[in-house]
Amino acid sequence: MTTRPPRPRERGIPEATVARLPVYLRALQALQERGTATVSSEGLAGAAGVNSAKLRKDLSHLGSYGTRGVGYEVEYLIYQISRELGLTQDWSVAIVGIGNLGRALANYGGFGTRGFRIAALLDADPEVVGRSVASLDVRHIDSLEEVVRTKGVSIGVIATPAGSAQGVASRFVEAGVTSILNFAPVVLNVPDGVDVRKVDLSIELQILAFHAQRRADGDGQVNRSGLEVT
Amino acid sequence: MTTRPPRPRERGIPEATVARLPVYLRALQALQERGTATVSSEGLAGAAGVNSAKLRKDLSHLGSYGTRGVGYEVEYLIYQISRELGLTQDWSVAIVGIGNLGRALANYGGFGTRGFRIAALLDADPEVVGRSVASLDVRHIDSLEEVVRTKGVSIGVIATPAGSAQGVASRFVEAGVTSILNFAPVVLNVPDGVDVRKVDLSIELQILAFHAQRRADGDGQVNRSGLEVT
DNA sequence: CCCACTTTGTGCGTGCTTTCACAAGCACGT
DNA sequence: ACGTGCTTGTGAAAGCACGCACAAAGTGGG
Repeated sequence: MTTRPPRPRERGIPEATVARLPVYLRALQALQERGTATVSSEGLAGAAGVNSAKLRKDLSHLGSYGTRGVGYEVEYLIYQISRELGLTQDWSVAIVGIGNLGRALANYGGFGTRGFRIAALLDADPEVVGRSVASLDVRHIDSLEEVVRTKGVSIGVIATPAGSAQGVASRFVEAGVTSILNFAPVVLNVPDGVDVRKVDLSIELQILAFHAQRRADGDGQVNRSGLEVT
Repeated sequence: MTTRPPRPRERGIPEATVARLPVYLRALQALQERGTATVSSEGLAGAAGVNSAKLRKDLSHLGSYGTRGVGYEVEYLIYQISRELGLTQDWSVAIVGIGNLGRALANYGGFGTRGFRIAALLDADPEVVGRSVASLDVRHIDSLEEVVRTKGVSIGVIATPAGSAQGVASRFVEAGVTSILNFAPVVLNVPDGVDVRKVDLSIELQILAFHAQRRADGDGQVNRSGLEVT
């Protein structure tokens, strides 16, 4: 860390773009199932709910995969995005906390897209351990380290109560897991190099409430033009 | 829509700030339970997992609620943020789609923070309709409009399969609901003025996979410094 | 072979976000 | 009263993200 290296820009895909690639991927898969072979940026952007210029710029970060005057070949683009996102390899996922939410996640068939495999379900409650959920035996949390090792878990999902989440996260990290998806309503503390993403129902509701209140407040008769919600 | 009104800047809180306020709120509530009466921006920022300068600027958008040399009074700040987010009033929520996820949401006790009340559960499956989930009778989706009217529903939660989500969203909108939280993996099409937020497990997993792959790729022996994941 | 048409890829201006760095302000001890 | 020490609130700079608008590049018809 001298004065800041010139930023190698190995293959710098902007974070905002990365967050949209899965949306494009899903839209493309829907198109493919409908038998569409080729799609324009305009068409795909519509299906994905974004501006077409933004879509083109996003895709341009992956390479030049379109044909001017024609558009993008659906199948080829699906492959390219999948590869970029790392979906051409298999990711082994462990879910900790088999309560209502954990069960819902375990049963979430297809698990989004192919590429993710649920390797294990873990819980601390003796009442739950040993039960079978989504054709998997729930194992005791004490075997977390062993499970991570033997099943090659690379992504940990935390669906425990808030109080247990940090402990589980630390054990995941200790066991070598560097990607964590956290559903518990707490801020996790992890070392650099570990990637945590958070999914939080109540935060989303609160943001909705904020905008709803805003709309209700200044709602004389003005702003019937829509644009207020960003 | 003339040439763009001078932007009244009624009370312009940046979107990025709004998204963080719920996090601050939760951190503050945790501090309060631990008996802390006062906290510095540094301390609160630590608990919320953000930079202290950012926290101060965020809070400065609400007003000048701190005391220099001391910090912020926990209780007072909780009240101010709650008020800003609209949590001092009650929001009535309806959940559509009482599958695994819907049940998990319905049972999510406390429903995040106070301020949100589950007013109704709806489903299309005759097998599920009539059952009792989280001390509420599941009603048939056909009564959506009536439920919205009689229970004053202002936030709609969609936890249906992808195929049904758009239909439910349209009915919510038609019934006057302008805030929607969507758990189904589709892009919803709604008119201007309706606020949709999306929660999507598989997108989060894919983003994690992308970063994990990135880490694995350029992992010769360089970059042991952590900073690579943004 | 050339022309008209379509659609991509991108340079550029604009506005939002983040971060730094510091003056202003308050509490407290003397 | 006054100085010392800490912490807030905020200009200003740097970095990102978005969307327009257009040149470049390909297709297909004549």
